[in-house]
Amino acid sequence: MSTEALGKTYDPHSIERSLYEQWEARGAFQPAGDGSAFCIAIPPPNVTGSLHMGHAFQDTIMDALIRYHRMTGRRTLWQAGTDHAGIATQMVVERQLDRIGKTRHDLGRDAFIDRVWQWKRESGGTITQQLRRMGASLDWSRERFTMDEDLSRAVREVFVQLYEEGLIYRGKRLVNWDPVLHTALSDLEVLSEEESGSLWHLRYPLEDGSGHVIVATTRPETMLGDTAVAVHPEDDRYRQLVGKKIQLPLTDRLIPIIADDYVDPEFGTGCLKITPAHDFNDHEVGLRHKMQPINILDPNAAIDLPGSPYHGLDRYVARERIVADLEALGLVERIDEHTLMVPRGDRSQAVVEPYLTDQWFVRAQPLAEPAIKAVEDGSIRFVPENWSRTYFEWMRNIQDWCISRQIWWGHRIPAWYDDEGNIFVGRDAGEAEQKALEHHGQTVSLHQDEDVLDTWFSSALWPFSTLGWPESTEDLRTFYPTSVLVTGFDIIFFWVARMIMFGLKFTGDVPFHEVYVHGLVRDAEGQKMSKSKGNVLDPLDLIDGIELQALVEKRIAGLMQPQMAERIAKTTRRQFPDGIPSFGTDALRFTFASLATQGRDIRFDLGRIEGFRNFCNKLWNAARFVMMNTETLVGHPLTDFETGPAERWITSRLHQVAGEVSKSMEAYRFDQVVQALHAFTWDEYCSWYLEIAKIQLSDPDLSDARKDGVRQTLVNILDSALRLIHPVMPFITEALWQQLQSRTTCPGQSITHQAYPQMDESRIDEEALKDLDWVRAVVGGIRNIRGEMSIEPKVSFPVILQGGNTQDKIRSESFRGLLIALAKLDSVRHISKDDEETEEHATALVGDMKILVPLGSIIDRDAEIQRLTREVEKLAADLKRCQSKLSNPKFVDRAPADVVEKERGRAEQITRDLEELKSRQQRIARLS
RNA sequence: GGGUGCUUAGCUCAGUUGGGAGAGCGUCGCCCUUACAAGGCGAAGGUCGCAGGUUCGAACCCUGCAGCACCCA
Repeated sequence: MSTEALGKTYDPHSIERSLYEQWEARGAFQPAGDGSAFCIAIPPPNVTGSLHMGHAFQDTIMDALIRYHRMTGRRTLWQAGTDHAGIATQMVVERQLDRIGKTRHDLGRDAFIDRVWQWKRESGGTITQQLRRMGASLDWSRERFTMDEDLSRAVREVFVQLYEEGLIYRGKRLVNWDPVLHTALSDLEVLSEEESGSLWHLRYPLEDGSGHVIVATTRPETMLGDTAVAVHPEDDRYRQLVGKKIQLPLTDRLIPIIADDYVDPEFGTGCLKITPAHDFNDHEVGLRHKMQPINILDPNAAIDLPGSPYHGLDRYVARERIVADLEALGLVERIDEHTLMVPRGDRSQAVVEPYLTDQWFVRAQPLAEPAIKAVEDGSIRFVPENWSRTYFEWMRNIQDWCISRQIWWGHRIPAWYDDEGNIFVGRDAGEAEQKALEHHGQTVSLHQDEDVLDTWFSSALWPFSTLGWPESTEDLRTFYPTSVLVTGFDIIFFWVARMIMFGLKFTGDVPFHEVYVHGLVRDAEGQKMSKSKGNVLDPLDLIDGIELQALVEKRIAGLMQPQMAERIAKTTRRQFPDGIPSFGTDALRFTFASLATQGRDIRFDLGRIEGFRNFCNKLWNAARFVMMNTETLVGHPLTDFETGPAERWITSRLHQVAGEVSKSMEAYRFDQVVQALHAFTWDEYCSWYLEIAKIQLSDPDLSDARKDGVRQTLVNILDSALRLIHPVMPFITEALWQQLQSRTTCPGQSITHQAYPQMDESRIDEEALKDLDWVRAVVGGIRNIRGEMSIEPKVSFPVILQGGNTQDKIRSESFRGLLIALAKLDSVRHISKDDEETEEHATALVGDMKILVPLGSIIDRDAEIQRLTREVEKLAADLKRCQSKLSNPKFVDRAPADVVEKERGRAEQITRDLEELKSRQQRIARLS
């Protein structure tokens, strides 16, 4: 590509894909060099998933860190991979089967699993392709999948070890049962939301016929499984009833009235029916009172009481029938409307039932103790620090983890049973058979547990299983513990805590040193993005753009509640009347980085991304300008060249900015990184240095050597800026860097492995910084007058600089050419403080020096008076604040001397400026 | 009920040990200036949620209140 190949407008599509292909083909993302290791394991996305805004945000942060550390010379690995998403994936394939009228049971376990693998081969790569579009520099050559054989081996190893240490057990427990998916769920997979329902007040007759008690319940059908009625021990209304029996309606059972302080006397009637088999709290009460739970449901959540008239009825049908029957018996006191928390499975959306089944559990508490300690003693640090509290809170109240799932897709539990129900756990069938042989003294037939493990079980091993554990591999020794985990707060419990527990247990070390917790991506109104609300944005649509019609169709397709379609279409048309334009990956990434402030949820605003797309265009065109003006350097860049103050200024600023950026990067303050780079590139390099360079290059009095210095400085600063920006905007910086390279002394084919610019104190020239600050202040003063007076840009005029110190005088001389060109002047001359001016002027102040712009014909006197009045008012207000402080003796006495001194200095300067401007104002007023 | 946050310009957000309130977008004015109109130059805009307290001094520290969000039960 030649310079001419750079189009006038930045076009992300023409560069992004091919650059990524180049990188991947060259192995640019594989660990290289002999620096210290830096490693991030990607939170493995579901293999069924597709990229959403949360991924895009998170991946931007990880990639920025990875690219930054790669450029600082570290041996960098971003471990790629996906997880098998047990329930979600199984549902996808079952839906496919459903379309041809089959169920997984028609196929049988092995054929079904083959079919899932086939699906994975064909469609499982969606998200990994999308990650490439984001520019994510993951090492795909080491891509892993949680169901890979070596990762599965790690899962079995962990299971066996935990079992042998008594940290995994099997038991009949009340679990969250999904009656649609027919599996147990962990607490975390159940989401409770408020829904409206009823509170039924039922009369339960006393056995002795002396009356009744009224119990309030939200689930009347569970009465069939009641084993007691409980009241609060201190509740005077019922105290005398404790110990009496109740004739449980619709059954032939007698149940006791018991006292338990779990009962809230304020709620309902203060009488609580106890159903230990179908309620977690009741279960606890049942245990305390040594009651036998009575299960009344089957796995479909239908009544399972052979012989009962309700047998076989679905729970909700049974509810209606039971309420009707109770009403017929006159046992329904009343029915209140009531809002209650309804637990639903996060995959099936079915109302989850507390259900007594045999499940496998991890005993969490012994594992949690060292995991808590690791965070307490700083071995693991949360960023922002606050999240450690959430972590501690959960870890200190941790419950045993139900790890078995009654599905087929996943790691099958490595436990085998003989006909007597003895359990033999082994790494494979052979090991289990051996154990069975030892136990029985003879070979017996065994069958493996039908269940599979929770997907999070294998995810908990991710940071070390992907690196080869349980083998002690080179990778494991090099990259473990990994450097940082980047994740959302929503999976601190699901994943982060469990990785820490298992990491410590099985590797003896933490899985990562730091945990960067980011917020949730919300829509412009601050709403959570969700398919059902129809407010999701697809990151790829922001990158590629999408027509309104296509966007509307996408949002209303496959809605759970089709009646929402019209409203969603309407809002979408209002919010995006022209669809979404294409912004490109770099602009999207820059936007995410700019919003990545400490632990806050972020609202995604199209205005932001548009602004950053414009920034890309700015950078693109600055590079075009530089290349057009530096053809002479192609092939022989200069290592040694003459510089002027402007060159030394921009170089100083570059080094200062490089220092800020590195500091912010290390502190995970991506918003500050972006802010510093945006301001430097646009406001300093483009707005000032490029303009100054133009002037210098066309100055017939400037030596060729100096002009070469200007050219090489243009190139070098751009080169450094591109490298500084690269971690956040990989594509545009690579494209431009490759174009620029022939003008630099940088070896290599790609920006990905160039050195990240480091601050070099010796390159910061304080004199040059002051010089250019002076130039910018003077030009600013003149431009302010020009703008405020509405003088057209093409009109030029002479300017007089008056007074000030020796420096002001010298600078007026040495920067005359720059001032004339930058402020579009006819001439500049400096006169001493006492020299009389010959005509009236508009005035601005720079320090103690006056800038005088002749009023002449170009300036309206009234306008100047108004302008000065505004300035004077502003200064007067400042002065008042200053003086009130200084006139307070307590301030002068007690504030630190330097603060007082600073305040005095300010007051003096403002006073001088104020007097000057006032007298100017009066002079002009007299004239008119 | 317990916990964690948030409230700063019209909008989205910064504000680093307490010491002159910032950015981007939007708005207004002037300009098609040979890198860029996805641009240039200039400007306006804030009782820092409310009320107390600590302090010479509070957006920042403390207390209370209001509103909003999330997590746990």
